[in-house]
Amino acid sequence: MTENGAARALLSDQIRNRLTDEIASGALAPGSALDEQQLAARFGASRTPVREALRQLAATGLVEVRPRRGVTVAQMTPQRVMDMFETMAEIEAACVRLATYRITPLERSRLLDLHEASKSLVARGDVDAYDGFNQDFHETIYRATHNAFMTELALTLRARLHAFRRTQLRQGDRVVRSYDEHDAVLVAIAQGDGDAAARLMRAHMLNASAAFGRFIAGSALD
Amino acid sequence: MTENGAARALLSDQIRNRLTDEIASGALAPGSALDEQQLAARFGASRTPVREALRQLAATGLVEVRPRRGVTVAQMTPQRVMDMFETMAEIEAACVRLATYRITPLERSRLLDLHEASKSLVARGDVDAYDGFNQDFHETIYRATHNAFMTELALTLRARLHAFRRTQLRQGDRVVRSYDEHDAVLVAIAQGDGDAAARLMRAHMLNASAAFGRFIAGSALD
DNA sequence: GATGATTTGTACGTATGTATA
DNA sequence: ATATACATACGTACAAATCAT
Repeated sequence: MTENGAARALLSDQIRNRLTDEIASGALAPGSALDEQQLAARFGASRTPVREALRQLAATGLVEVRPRRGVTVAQMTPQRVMDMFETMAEIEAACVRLATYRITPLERSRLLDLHEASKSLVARGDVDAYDGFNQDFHETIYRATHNAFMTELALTLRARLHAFRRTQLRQGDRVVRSYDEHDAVLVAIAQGDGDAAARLMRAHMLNASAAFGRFIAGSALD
Repeated sequence: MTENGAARALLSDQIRNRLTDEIASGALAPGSALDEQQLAARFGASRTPVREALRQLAATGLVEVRPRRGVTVAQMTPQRVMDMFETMAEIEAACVRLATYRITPLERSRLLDLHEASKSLVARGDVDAYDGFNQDFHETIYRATHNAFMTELALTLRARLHAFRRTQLRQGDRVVRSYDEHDAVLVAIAQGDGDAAARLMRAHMLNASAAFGRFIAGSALD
């Protein structure tokens, strides 16, 4: 569940989504030029929807537009990615703190169910399935803030970091530790200790970030 | 200092900026339709740059695009504005916590200078000038996080809330209390107590939010 | 430093889809 | 329910600027 219920079918949106995926997956390398005509040809469309897609991507920071000099994929230096992870950690911490004070019994029940269900996936070592539950787990917490704006902000940022998180879960026993950290957060929520929940969540996210950092340390980036 | 040093002169950017101002100032009421042709005529341009400007605004959430049904100014319900203020408060809190641990002597010196300078403005009751220093004060803290992404996020959100903050500073003795709250935050920073600084900053921002809430309670909105 | 090629920025026409009578 | 009106979405053409020779 992203944002709008009704189905949309705009070419510019389709192109935007495909470009987002390609940038996030690294298929389009940072710094590489995005030629409007080439893209139009590749997507079998005209330049107009391509331009609109690029403008939308620029607004979310995925590409950089230099007037009359073309569009390039934004430079995602390791430093910048780490900055984004840290920011995400802070926002997650803020979310869980608010959620602790505002979560409804129904939402809490759903959160516990998700956590319980993910247990077996950890045992099985099913990283992909765990990633799905992990996504739901965090989104449920965002919504429990009962702050629609904060929820949207967290979802947007999480989407932007998605490509980098994928690699991270496969580092060592990260899945098992992730589960344990979720558990600790849930205990703090149950005790109504928002500050503790925030602290634990921040640590949880920074651990994920560190796992990513170890990954890029001896790898492609930088 | 916003973002790019080189001069830009794209029609779509000019139009976007003007529309942003008009929406923020309320000249364009929430929910009102934005007709491409009308806007094009008004700005003396064609529909193309207008469309691009609208797409950029949609990406930042200022307008809502419903495919083939036109563009409308996003509904800024009082609830949504309050949600944005709360989110801003959390981000400011996160910033000042990080800044406490990372601020350089030079940055700290600048922060103290700004605070000291604003003292006389408070005494004089010069709200507009104080607002300027206030802006610098907060921006200096953002930058002291030494997290470029978080700094951009905070600046963007602050810009979006700017229109609503203006009214807030004129409520009662808000300026005096704002100064005192800044003072408390600085003491916490000086003591290296990031958590306390965050708590105080959150309270500071929520006070501003509450001032706004009192304003709209018996007023135009809602 | 000037000139040509390429690419972006802008304008406008047409068709499709939505809303209204 | 059908048709009409209207605004948007997309395509294409032209203008202007950048960069390569």
